[in-house]
Amino acid sequence: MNENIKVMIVDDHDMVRKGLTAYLSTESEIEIVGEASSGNEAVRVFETLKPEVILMDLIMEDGDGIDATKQILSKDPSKKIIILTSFYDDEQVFPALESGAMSYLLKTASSEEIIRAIQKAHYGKTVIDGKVAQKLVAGLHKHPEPFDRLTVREKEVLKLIAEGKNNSEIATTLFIGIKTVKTHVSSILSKLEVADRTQAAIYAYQNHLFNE
Amino acid sequence: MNENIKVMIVDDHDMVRKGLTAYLSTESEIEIVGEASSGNEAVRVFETLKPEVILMDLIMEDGDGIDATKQILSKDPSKKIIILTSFYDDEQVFPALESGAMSYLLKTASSEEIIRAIQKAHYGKTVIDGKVAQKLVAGLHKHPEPFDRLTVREKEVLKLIAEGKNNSEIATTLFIGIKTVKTHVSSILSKLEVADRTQAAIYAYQNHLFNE
DNA sequence: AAATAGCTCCGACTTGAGGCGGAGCTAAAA
DNA sequence: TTTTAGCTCCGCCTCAAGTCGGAGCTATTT
Repeated sequence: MNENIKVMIVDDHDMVRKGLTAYLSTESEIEIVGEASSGNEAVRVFETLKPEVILMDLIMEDGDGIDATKQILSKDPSKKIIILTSFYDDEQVFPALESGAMSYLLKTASSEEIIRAIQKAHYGKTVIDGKVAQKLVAGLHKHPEPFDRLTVREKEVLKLIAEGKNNSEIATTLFIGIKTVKTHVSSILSKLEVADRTQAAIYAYQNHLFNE
Repeated sequence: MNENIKVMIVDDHDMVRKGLTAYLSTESEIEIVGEASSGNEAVRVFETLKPEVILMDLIMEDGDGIDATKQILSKDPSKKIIILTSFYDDEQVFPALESGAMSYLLKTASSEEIIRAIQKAHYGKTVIDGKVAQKLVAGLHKHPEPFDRLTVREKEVLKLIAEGKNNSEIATTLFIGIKTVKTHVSSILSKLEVADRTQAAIYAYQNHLFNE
């Protein structure tokens, strides 16, 4: 494989694209065929630019990187997409890799690391940043979420508890009786292994169950 | 003022520093005298590099930008520090400007915007990104934090409520009587204008009162 | 000296929260 | 067909939660 590797950069920070270009221009094997400043723009232009490898940021104003990755791969599964982002939350890493991305790097990476990741991606090999990998295995070791043991109805009730509603308000919201609400609440408390509705609400917030 | 403006770049992303350097090298008036990859490093080296303007990222592994800004300005208040970050949360903007930073830009800014901000900073003029400014005025319009009306003791009690403790647990934790706890709780509820301890705990989480 | 604010505590009272046990209904699984 | 799981509802019970009004103490302010 002596040809150039065609690379496309997707990032909403102009200076990051500039910096990456400076990084990669030192490597004769790599050719930057284009840039995009948002996920949606990337989806629009990648078929024209025909890159083999795509460096993709995650958080962007107009169409995030995960969405863009899914859409691009659904149109052309042969594309190798490398996530290149600033963060390594569980919330970010899992969906990103599920979306079909080949590698996951952090923006603190050196130019050598990025170049190597591009080369490996070209051959179909995955590169995961060390810190991200740690989070990944930590995430797998995590307790089999007691939240998932809740029924649909119980999750609805928990959501309303986390909004600060009392039992009668929940009852009128869900068009059911107060007694039924109490049944659900009791079930929720025992499944989450908490003592009262306040601790249930706290549980919901600490586990970011209902956004924020 | 025909001399060069001496600029220092503080960012933990190598590629961002590269990109910024590429940005600013087009402008003959600006001279980059050094870089730092963390807040603590910036504090250590700025006296040697003698920059006039410092471009400062906020979130960094080893010493965040707000801390670094405070420390640098306490040693030399004449430095002009421009915050250059990806986000514009209320939680970020206020402490950043309180720390004494002169300007607040987003990383989506163009090279012209950054160059202009550096020039203005040099003359002591502030530049705030439009989106950030919006958040700012929205923040000022916000209710004059009812949380601040709580007494020290009440804040302690609220913290324990947000940890899921009941009244008797709070009593033993603070070495006071249950009746006293109830008094504090009632006072907290009326000051925060919420109905019960669950809503108080939710209030604490939504306003990020006790980290996370 | 007097007023104010904060922390402490008390008794009495009302009510919502939650546990326990039981039950009917429906839909899916064994 | 029988069993199981989920949603619904009931009564009874206990107790924590929260309100109201009152009070003593200290430190600061006026």
